[in-house]
Amino acid sequence: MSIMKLALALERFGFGFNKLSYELLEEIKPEGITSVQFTILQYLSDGESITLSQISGCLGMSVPNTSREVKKLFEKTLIRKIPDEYDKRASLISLSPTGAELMNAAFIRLKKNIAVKYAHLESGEIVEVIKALAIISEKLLK
Amino acid sequence: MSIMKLALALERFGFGFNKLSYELLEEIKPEGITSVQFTILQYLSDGESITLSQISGCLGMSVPNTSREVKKLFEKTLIRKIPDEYDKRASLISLSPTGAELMNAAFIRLKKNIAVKYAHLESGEIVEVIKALAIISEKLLK
DNA sequence: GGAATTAGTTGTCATTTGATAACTATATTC
DNA sequence: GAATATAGTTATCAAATGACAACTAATTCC
Repeated sequence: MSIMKLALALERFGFGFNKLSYELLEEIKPEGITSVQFTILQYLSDGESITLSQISGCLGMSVPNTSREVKKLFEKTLIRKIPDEYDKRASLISLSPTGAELMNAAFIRLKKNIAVKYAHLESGEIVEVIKALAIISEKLLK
Repeated sequence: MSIMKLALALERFGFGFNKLSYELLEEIKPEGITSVQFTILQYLSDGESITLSQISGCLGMSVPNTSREVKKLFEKTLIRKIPDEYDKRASLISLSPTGAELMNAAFIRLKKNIAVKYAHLESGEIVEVIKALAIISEKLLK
């Protein structure tokens, strides 16, 4: 199978999937948070502490602009910054309890919306879809 | 298999996939075109003629804002508007030859980038991935 | 220990995008 | 045929995002 067919399939898929995830995220985005800020909070949601530079790199956003958005999240008390004990220039950024709660609530809304949207799927289909997601993650997202 | 597991898998997948498709699209986006405008051109890329209202609906963007962006694309001669013969208020919008060429060139760049990025995949893996994409399209994107 | 590098901040400006009001022209409804 | 609804346009304003310069403080390199 040619990689050109993969490219074609991926392009069509991406177009549809982006729309889906845009809609799902729009629906659950907390009040008073912009899209970029929500993305940053998602990056922090696995509990890891990361530096500003890392966030900047992951988002493909310049350091100054990342700093600005992180500052806004800090002022909203959604994140906390712990000084890096090995490098006094840097801070380790993570969700604050408030932020974690906010993201947790958002994720619960997401689950509910997904459950409603795909309530018609049978158990076997769900297994199939989860496997398919795993394959794509494994092969394309690493 | 519970739909809650699907929600969890979908959330993680979406986060990774959005990043991939953002990067791929950023790389191929033609000069002088904004993201929204590029999305509109993608909608038109299957060759169908659609109305402004339809574009507005698909993008989840207000009619006035859609009109503004479509106007810009028209001024760049990337689209054409053919009066709807059954409704004189409406126009049928489609890619102009220039626009089609632009999108075709972008798609060629996309294919090249994908081919390079996934050159390490074996034929069997590609088949597997394409099947997985089809399953998700079928079950989640309809 | 001085020079160069790195992490992050602050401020400014331009562009993109979102929201909304007011409008024209055509179509539909009754 | 008058009232209402629909398709689209134009203009205006606000907010979000991107680009970039100038800066401080800490670190690394030699």
